[in-house]
Amino acid sequence: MTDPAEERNTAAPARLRSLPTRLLSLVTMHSDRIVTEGLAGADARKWHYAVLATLEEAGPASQAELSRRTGVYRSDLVSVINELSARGLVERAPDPGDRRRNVITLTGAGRDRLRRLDALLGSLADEVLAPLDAAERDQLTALLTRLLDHHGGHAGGHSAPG
Amino acid sequence: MTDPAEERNTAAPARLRSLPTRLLSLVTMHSDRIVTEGLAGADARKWHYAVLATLEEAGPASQAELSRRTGVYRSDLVSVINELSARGLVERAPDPGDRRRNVITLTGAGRDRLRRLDALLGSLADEVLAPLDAAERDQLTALLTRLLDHHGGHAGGHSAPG
DNA sequence: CCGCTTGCGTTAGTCGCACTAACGATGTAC
DNA sequence: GTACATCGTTAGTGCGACTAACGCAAGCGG
Repeated sequence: MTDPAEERNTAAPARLRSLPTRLLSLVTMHSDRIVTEGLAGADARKWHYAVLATLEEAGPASQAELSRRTGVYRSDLVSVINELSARGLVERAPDPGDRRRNVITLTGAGRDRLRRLDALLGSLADEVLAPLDAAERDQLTALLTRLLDHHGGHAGGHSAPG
Repeated sequence: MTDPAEERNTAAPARLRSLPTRLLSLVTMHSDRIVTEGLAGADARKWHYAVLATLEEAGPASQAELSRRTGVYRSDLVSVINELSARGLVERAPDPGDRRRNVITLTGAGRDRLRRLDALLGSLADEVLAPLDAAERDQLTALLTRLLDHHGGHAGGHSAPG
């Protein structure tokens, strides 16, 4: 049998239930699972969407630039681009102007896929936010955005890597 | 050098920035890091706190019951209890009434430690929620709680394990 | 009394993800 | 032209969620 999952948080102490950092973790765990499984059903992963969306909004870019814009590590981006180009959603070509770089370009198929992923992610977000009405969703988004801007502005959290 | 972290999300596309599920992930990543590092500085981990708090609020319990209440897997709980008992914060004793079970009891030192962790977690939460005022924090907590209750009620997400 | 099923604690191991380190090749600055 | 930074890539670490299976004890039906 699975373990604590069957009846999770049946009687979680009040202190745990009201800890905001824990709430964040728990809610995100559910949310991530829903999104990851939903995307997996469409043969995609979170980063696929991030890369495709970035490419559409900001145009072709090198992998390093995509890394900066999406937050995906340069090293992990390699396989993401591999997967995307294997599916014909992006094209990877050497940059004639700077031979260190690859230029990643969104293809027509990539644009189509992006449309579908947009719709899919929309419905997945609906599933996650089901109990909230539109105003509350906006509230939540606004609050999270402020938290992210506050922390996200200045580096990932370890300017001194060690 | 670290990678995309140095200047993260410098110009993340609007679509990504407004995706609630992504916001949750990103914010939680920062929050978790702050909490984990903060607790590590006090020779503790998230689960330590969860277990100690549960023990104080609900009294001595078997490991399986702690697992249900905290959401920590039975298997992972073993090492948590090991660590806590090695530090003298809990006691693990066989249950005379049911020899399959161990009874986990909070010690005086455990209670003390719990006090300090309460304070520490409070200040870490402050750090995470820094940009929000009290009303907004309550709002956020309320919204997250509703999301958690909605999804958390019915199992972890896989009632059919296989 | 015996077999079956269920719950318990424990061990070991998988999988995915954030993250680091290093390398070869290329571009840039002094 | 030598020193340094940047890019793509490979390999690997560490951790947290999760699964599988074990040996043991308890409860229940016959």
